[in-house]
Amino acid sequence: MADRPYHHGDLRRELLRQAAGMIEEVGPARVSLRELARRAGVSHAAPAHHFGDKTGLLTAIATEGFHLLADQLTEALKGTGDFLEVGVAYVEFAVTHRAHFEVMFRPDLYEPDDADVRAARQRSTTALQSGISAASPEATGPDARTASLAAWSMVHGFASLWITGALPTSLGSDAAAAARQVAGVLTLGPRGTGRHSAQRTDDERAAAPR
Amino acid sequence: MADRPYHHGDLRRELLRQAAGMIEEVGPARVSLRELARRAGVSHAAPAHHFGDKTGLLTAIATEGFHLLADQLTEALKGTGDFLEVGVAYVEFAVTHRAHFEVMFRPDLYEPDDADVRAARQRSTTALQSGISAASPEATGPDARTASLAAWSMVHGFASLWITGALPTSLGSDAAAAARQVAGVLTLGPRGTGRHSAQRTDDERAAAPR
DNA sequence: GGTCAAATCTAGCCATCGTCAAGTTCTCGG
DNA sequence: CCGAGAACTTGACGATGGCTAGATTTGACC
Repeated sequence: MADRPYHHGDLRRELLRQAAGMIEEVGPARVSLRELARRAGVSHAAPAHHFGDKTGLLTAIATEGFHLLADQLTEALKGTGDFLEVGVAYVEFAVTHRAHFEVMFRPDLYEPDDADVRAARQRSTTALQSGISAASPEATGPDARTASLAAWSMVHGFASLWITGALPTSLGSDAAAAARQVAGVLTLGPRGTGRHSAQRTDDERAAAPR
Repeated sequence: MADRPYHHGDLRRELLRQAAGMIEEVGPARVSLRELARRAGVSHAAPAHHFGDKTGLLTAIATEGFHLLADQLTEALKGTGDFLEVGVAYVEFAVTHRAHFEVMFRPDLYEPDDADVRAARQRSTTALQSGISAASPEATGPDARTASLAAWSMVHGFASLWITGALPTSLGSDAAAAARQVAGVLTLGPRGTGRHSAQRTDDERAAAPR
């Protein structure tokens, strides 16, 4: 078993990588530190050294996830300034980082009051909210808050349903395109800046980037 | 241990009840047949007799959940004919039957191709869809489908976020009222029949039934 | 070149769980 | 009233997993 050098170099990162893959396969609850160690090719006690216990591992994953989400959202906002694209980025994140996404919104599995995870979560919520307020700058106060929650609910719901496979297969396999189409139904603000309903249903998906 | 009679009467129903409570406490993945038996006051092998294994138990819960959801949706549709209330009913179901809801949308935990659960799921999806098409009867074809998915995504997302405690506490504790407010942002169809945005934010919540 | 702390391993304890096999008690149709 | 089968129990086995303790290696720094 001395193929690998004693010091892995960056075992922590490798463990997080393997854990993500494992979660995608068997779900966040069925991860075991021993199996994780097996996959990483280290002893069964090594993970505990880095994360303490299973809760610690999932807390680390959630933290990483919130940071990744925040990055992706702010980048989408910078690029287009359009809320729609921020929503699409949300869905895209959920699909490409399914493991993280699943953990992030299951606070019973990790330590939601951990300082790091709190900060990371804060980052992503402000990113999302600024994306929404950019879409309807006129709206303020409770009106804006409600619109914000509606938009968040929609993209979050779409992402969840997509991941669990609950959506009809007729939507195709491109989650981002489908999300763009569905989220376009939502018109934000007194005069919606989002696109109206769906004149352009199928050609839009065909013309969608990627 | 001979307090209870040998035959429980309707142990299967009782086990489902206890399982729901257990899931609400520890999550669907951490349920154990033994602990379930303990709570029901029966021997540790009794649950296996009824459900075979854990997958069987969760399949039964999912089936029950889809039936309950279908009932609740059709009743809401009958009562008001308004889509908004169907959406609110969706959220209300998720909150009052959190355990069922959590299982239903985690198909990796049960047997999603089971005949019973398929039929039950079919019931609830048609109920939801007929509620949405009732809101915008003019829309047909892909337009209607997109609107339907948007509405579903929104109420599903709101319910999920509410359940996981991700939503701001300022929303209060009445999920149905909050859902009614948020879902009102979504205007369906070419001329939305849903209420517009949120003029009435706080007074609506105060005046909301229940 | 020696020392020290962090990183990793080996070994083992204990709890829990799923499942099987075989026994016991109830119910109900004939 | 009786026999068959369903409903439940008891007991035990093997697997898995979390966690701890103590040894061992390694890189870094003086």
